[in-house]
Amino acid sequence: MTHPFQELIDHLPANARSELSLAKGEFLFRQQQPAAAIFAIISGRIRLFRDLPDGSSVTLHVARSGETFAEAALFAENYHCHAQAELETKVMRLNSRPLLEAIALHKDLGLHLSQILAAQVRDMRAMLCLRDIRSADERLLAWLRMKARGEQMNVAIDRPWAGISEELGLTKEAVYRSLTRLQREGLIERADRQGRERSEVIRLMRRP
Amino acid sequence: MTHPFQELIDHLPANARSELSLAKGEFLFRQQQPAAAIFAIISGRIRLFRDLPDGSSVTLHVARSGETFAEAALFAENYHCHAQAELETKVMRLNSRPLLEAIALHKDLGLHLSQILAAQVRDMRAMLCLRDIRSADERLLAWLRMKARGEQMNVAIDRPWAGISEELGLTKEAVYRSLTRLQREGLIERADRQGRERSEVIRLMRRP
DNA sequence: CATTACCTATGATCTCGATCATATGACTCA
DNA sequence: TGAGTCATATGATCGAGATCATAGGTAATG
Repeated sequence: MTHPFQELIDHLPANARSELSLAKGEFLFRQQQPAAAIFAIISGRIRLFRDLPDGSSVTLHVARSGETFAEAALFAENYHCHAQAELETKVMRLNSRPLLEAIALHKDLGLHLSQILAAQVRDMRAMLCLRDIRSADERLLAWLRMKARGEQMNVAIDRPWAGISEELGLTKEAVYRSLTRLQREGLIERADRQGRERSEVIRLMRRP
Repeated sequence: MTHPFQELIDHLPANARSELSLAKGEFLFRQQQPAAAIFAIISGRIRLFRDLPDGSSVTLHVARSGETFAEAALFAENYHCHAQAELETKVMRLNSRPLLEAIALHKDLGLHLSQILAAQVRDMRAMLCLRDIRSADERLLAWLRMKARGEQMNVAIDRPWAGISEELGLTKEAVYRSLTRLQREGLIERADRQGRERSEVIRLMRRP
């Protein structure tokens, strides 16, 4: 599944979706425009931000590859923020009209949409909770524990640490240092799967 | 509206909901138990956390007055975490069975649930975005801008700063200091509505 | 009215993570 | 083969925010 809507899309008429390409700096939609669709990012990056009456603006979200955004636009008359590509970006567009019609017709779809959103809420609450942990070591450890799968408590790292650091709200340097500290204290073990796949496996050590 | 489900509840049969009281330390549900309901907090505080195979545990969320939680339980066989009261707590319980039945019957409800969840996703993304701002001054300012209503860019503060600091991921001391700095720099004005209502109004000053 | 509790506010100190700099290995590609 | 890029480190320094301490103001309580 490349993005959360994948399964939903399979149950939609073909006219409900389309693919768009945006140049760097191009706007996907603008604040106040009539809301007509929701989106998922195929590649690239889109910044959502709002202009305020005093002339300033606030960033509301930066959506990256695989993420969805503007879901709330399904229920609004107008977009409440701008969406601007920070890079050359490809997005999947799901038109509100046919989407709502499909949901009205086939009630499972409505529940499925709720399910997708509920999962996002759950995951984001967990990320917010992580950010409440001040210590870099503790925060990284908690993140690893959340990601760990199976009795062995292994975590496969399949992307650069720089991206993970951002997700954690830390710099990459802080994360590298935490990794070496956690390893030195015997809380994790690092296995360089450096062959072929360039992915690393972290094993969490039993010690509460 | 005291909590996000309020409107939803009005459209549900009476048997779908009930109110529970929990003593401090009491568990509302436990990991692995069959998932049978979702919840909204009336008063108090509930911590959601997961036990891991290695004997450790991670906190996934701390739900407070007015918040909902365990929405994903609607779509799961079992609860994936524990829910324990950190204080004496009252919760509203919405049973999954009648809720799902009501949604199947009356499709607007399914959309309404999606709407509630989409709004939460939107708000939480904004909070996560805030946390990416390192400077206390900038973070507080961005928060105020998000909260500001009307051309006047006023923000009514109707609860102690300690709670707001937590939401911002700062200590109350850091927030107090930021407030005085922002005021000294002319970026905000503070009006002590100290009569009766004990609420304060922050006005954001025009200056990008 | 005295006591307590809580919110607001500010000072002093210190720690940890941000920042800047540098190095090394792996991979790409011209 | 060498230049360029990127991910992975690690060292040095600095500052912002955490932490601890203290104090005044207001509201609630008996």
